[in-house]
Amino acid sequence: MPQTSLSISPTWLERSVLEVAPDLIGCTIVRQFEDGRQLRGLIVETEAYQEDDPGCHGYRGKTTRNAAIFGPAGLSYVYLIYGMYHCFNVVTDRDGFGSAVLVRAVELDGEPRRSYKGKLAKVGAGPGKLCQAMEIDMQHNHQWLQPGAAIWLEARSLDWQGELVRSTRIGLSQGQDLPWRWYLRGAKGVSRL
DNA sequence: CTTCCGATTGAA
DNA sequence: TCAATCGGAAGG
Repeated sequence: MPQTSLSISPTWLERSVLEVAPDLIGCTIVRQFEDGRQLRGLIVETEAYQEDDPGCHGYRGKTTRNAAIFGPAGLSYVYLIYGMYHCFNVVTDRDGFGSAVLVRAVELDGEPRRSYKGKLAKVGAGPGKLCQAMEIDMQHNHQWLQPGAAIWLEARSLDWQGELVRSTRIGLSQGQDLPWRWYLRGAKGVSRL
């Protein structure tokens, strides 16, 4: 019997965010629309955040906004940044411990309905642009990432291979020296090298 | 209540 | 280098 489901389980995500963040490179975000349309994005860039890190939204404890990252692994965490862009995260580690992987870039397999000003080349390259292209917003916050939902994750294909590059995170005013960003070497859609 | 500011982006 | 744009969080 061939493997029929590549979907990523909460158990697989129930590890340190520092392990999961690099492991998610090469995996796929599946965006399922109600009309049956589907968008798939290969994850090529991620960052790790956890509550003991000053760059993390959960650093000063649980609030209404960041509640999702304190929940169990397998939930989504979506937030609005600069009043105009959304960022998509995957909650990791044990329930009660604040941690999540920020997905910073994907390479889409199809054409998004909302191309970014017609520039398809850079669609999905950057956390804000990723959410624009995949039509992810606040209604997708604090949701289970499982097949049948609007968004879920699929594991790397069995023959996947790629080299990861590790570096510091982008856009932070605190915790900017921690090497908690990973991207796929040679990937077209990485937001920054 | 008022003020501050961000895990961004692209134009100047 | 800088403005757009706005809701959450912090401070008075």
